[in-house]
Amino acid sequence: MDETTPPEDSHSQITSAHRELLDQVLDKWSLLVLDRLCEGPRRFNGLRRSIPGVAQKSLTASLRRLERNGMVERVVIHTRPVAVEYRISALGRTLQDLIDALLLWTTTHMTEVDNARNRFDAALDT
Amino acid sequence: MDETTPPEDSHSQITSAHRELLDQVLDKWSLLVLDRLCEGPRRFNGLRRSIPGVAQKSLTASLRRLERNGMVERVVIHTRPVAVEYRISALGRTLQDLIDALLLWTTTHMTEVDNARNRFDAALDT
DNA sequence: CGGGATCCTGCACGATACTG
DNA sequence: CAGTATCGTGCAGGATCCCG
Repeated sequence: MDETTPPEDSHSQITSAHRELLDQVLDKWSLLVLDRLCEGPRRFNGLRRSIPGVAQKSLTASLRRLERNGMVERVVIHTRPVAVEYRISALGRTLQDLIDALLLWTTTHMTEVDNARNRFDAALDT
Repeated sequence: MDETTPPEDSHSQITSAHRELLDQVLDKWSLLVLDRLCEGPRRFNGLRRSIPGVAQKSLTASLRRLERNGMVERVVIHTRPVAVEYRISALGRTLQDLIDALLLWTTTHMTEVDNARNRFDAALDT
């Protein structure tokens, strides 16, 4: 068993389909959208304002994709003008802990990463 | 407290820097690379073969970025021809559980997501 | 208010060829 | 073996305008 044929333990087969799914859920904005929606239902522009830097088009795309994947629900409220509420679904909730853990990880290890970056960049001048 | 000024609980401020960090670590290939390296040290081409579909250029870029962020270590072994071994760092290990959980989540909820997708797509024909 | 339609640009990523 | 260099392309994602 050389190193070109690695041991295939439980989840080593995870590649195409699983990666594609993660791409849909953990893409540039989706993770932040889900995080916001975990706090409670939000409407489009409120959501938009709570995520600085997101373009309207990108947010729309992100929401559509999350809706398609069953992570969020889109509720249209027929007032004038129309209101649309987005809320996280049960399936979406199953990701909440992971998202929290992920975001927590960034805050916890941000400085270590910064140090590593500085070391790496400094080593290039050698 | 209207919905335009959301409650800012503990991690609501996570945006630019944190999102950028997650982008570097959870990008298209990095997550899979880290997953493979958690199983043990790997060499370039072995790693490549264990991740179907990755282009050599992309793998190089991914490894460089992970190295810069202190997630993996690059060890050059001066033989003929050269061998280069990649191994996960201590900092990288702190992500292992999250990665496992993430990959596990995809396997667990893949069918639910598929159902949601079918429902969504079917609703478009209405 | 909540988007859809367009235009535009960068860069992420793949393919191919070459090197110490 | 482990890359670097170069080229080509799609498409993600921003900016802008418009509509029910």
